[in-house]
Amino acid sequence: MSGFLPSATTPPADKADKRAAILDAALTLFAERGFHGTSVPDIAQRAHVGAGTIYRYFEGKEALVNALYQEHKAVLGQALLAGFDPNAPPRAAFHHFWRSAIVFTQQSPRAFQFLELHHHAPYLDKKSHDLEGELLGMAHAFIAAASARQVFKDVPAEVLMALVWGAFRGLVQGGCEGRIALTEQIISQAEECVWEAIRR
Amino acid sequence: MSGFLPSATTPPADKADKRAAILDAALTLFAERGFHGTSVPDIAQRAHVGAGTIYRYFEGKEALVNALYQEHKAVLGQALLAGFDPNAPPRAAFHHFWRSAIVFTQQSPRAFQFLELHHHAPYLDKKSHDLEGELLGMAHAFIAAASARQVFKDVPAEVLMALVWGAFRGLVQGGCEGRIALTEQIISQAEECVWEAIRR
Amino acid sequence: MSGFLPSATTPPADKADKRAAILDAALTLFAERGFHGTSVPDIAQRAHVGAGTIYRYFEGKEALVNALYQEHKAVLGQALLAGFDPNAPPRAAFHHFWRSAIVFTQQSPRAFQFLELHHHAPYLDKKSHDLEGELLGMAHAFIAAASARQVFKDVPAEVLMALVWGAFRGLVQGGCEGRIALTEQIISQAEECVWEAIRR
Amino acid sequence: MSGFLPSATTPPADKADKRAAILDAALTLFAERGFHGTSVPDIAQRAHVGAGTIYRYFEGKEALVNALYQEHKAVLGQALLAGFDPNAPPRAAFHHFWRSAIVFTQQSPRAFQFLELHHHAPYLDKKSHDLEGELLGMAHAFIAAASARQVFKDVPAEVLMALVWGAFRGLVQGGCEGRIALTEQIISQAEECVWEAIRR
DNA sequence: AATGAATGAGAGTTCATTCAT
DNA sequence: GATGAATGAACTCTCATTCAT
Repeated sequence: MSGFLPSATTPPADKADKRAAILDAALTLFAERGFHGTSVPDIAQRAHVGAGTIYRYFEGKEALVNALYQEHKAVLGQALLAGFDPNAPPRAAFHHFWRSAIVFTQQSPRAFQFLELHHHAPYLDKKSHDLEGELLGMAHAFIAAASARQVFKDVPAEVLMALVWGAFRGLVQGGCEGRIALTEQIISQAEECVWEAIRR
Repeated sequence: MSGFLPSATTPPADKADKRAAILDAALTLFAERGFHGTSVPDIAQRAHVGAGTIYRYFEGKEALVNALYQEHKAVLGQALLAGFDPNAPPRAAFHHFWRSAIVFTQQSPRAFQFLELHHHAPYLDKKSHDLEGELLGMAHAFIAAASARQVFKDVPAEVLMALVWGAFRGLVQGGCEGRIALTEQIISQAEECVWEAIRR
Repeated sequence: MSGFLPSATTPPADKADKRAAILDAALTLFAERGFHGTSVPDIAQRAHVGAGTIYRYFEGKEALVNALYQEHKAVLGQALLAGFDPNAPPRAAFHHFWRSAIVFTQQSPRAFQFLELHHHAPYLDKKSHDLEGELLGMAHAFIAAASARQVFKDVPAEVLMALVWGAFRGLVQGGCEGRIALTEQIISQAEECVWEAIRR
Repeated sequence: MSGFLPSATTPPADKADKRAAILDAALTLFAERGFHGTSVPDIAQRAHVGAGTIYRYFEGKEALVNALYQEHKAVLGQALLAGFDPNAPPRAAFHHFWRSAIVFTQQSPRAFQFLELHHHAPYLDKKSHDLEGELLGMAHAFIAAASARQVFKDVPAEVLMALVWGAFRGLVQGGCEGRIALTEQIISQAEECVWEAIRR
């Protein structure tokens, strides 16, 4: 019976597909042109759906950008946390962090650009902003713990975090813009540089 | 007596004032909301001029954002170059760079945010993009020269630049967002961190 | 039963209707007030559509005026050519031209006013200008052929054309403005007048 | 005394000059681009005066176009009337009219184009419209008188006027647009053509 | 008297959102 | 459920007019 009703089996996949297509198109366009530089019809066209369809899956343009932000921020959080061992030696923990972050940017370069471009945007809702703080909080806890063991320079954790993440961002954006070839060797060298920036 | 008459000096100042008011309002709004997130009437209102007045001073919104970009990029270039001695010891030269950059961000925090937000934007014209490359080129030349003397780690100059400028940006944005108190001590500590990242 | 359902035929008609309503409103307003004297919101209001709707059917105001020009110029050309026999006696051919032109102006008085008002306008594109030349060329060919048979006065074809079309225009505009009642008799009398102007 | 005060002698000339310069610039631009296609700053620039100066001489753009219309319509009326002898033989009177009209268009081609372009425009005031009627009335009176003597075809005077003036306009506009070379011979030939159109 | 900088209303146009199909 | 035509608010920009100089 169901064999003759494609609507019985495809809708779930279809529905998820459509939502995913919209999110994917929006991710690319928001990352490239920013929120205000991207129109909803542009997103619809790239996602191969009608403009009105977007409003079946998201309340509006702002809901869409928040959904993207929360989804990819969570993925980034997972990526950095997965396999992270707070009791590992600090250098090893740092290596793990560095590699995880690199893997994320290589698997989802658009997501990385998107997240970096949309920090503190006024159209992000509370949940998005809270997610931001969560990641920072975890990083802070790790550094504070390690600092207690006098692993890092005697510098506030926030400062170390800002320097590390800023340097990482600079490296990856240099890669995206083609100024830097992100070879294995360069990634390792950069890791060592940043480690020396923070280690005591 | 007449020497104190404001009317003697105001008329020329008036015109410059209006242009400056427009640029100032635009700088703030572009830095806060981005190019597409800022409307010309928004700028006019903040500058206390009529919307049409902006078009007496700038050909359009794009010309305005380019004027801002070129002006502040040039100021940043001057700030980094002024008093820079390529023959000074590398550590001293780095110190000079670090302090100059900090002074710029403290004197013109909005200009710094504006410049960082508008890299590679498609509405920037050739002159704006060229200015970009100029600064990078000078930094590259300095690093390459110092590398020859084996001052820095054996890492491509582009990578060092990306790490240093990224870390600097992270620090300053942490300051702007209130996560970091940019005290004299912290600025010095961060400088030392970044120096250790790159020095051999 | 269902054959009478308007919904079965309306949807396609609806779209054509909207385009036609826009063209019709624009024709009236352009003919009355000229291109620059007519605003897009004016057209939208008269066509009972939203202002933005016009841009779904035409690229812009210039595309709209060109579409009108080309459409009605073509209709005029068809009207003058349909049933025209270049081998008919010249007086009969002239009669056919005169009647065809009158029929056109009576069926589409606004189109006639519109076409006469927009000759050589700088916002008309190449295609519109080319259509112009086409009609003139055909008229020229006819007069030149008849002249060879010494039917017309020994006067350049361009001059005869200008006199005939000018007189025709004067008559029709007198009718439109209410100074002349365009009765059957007057149309015939005028035809005879103009014929005597050109015949040898 | 006055020799040292240029302001004592030039102002009247100056004032008249400025008004004339404004009218002249406006005539050209209105004739070329129409009323709505011409901006006041454009007129000011072409007249080499400040935009505000126009408002010292005319109440606004509409007053300016009406002043132009009335001035040149009056000149045209004078030109057609000067030396006109209602008791002259009709053919001679027609010749006089034809030549006078040609002289006017050759002395003030822009004025002719301007007048023809602005008939019945909604921004023309009552006085302008009345002037229009005046000229027509005089022409009508002449034709009616001649018709009584069975000089012209038995066709309403309005129709003859429309044909004659329309043909004349066609000829002159053909000349302006370069399609016709308005030589002495062609002007005479055209005159004869039009005469044959109306004479019994 | 003459200027042109300043203005805001309104132009052409885009776009987030709705809704009939 | 999906669509895209339709919409009007809001965008960038122009211009008739005013007014301080």
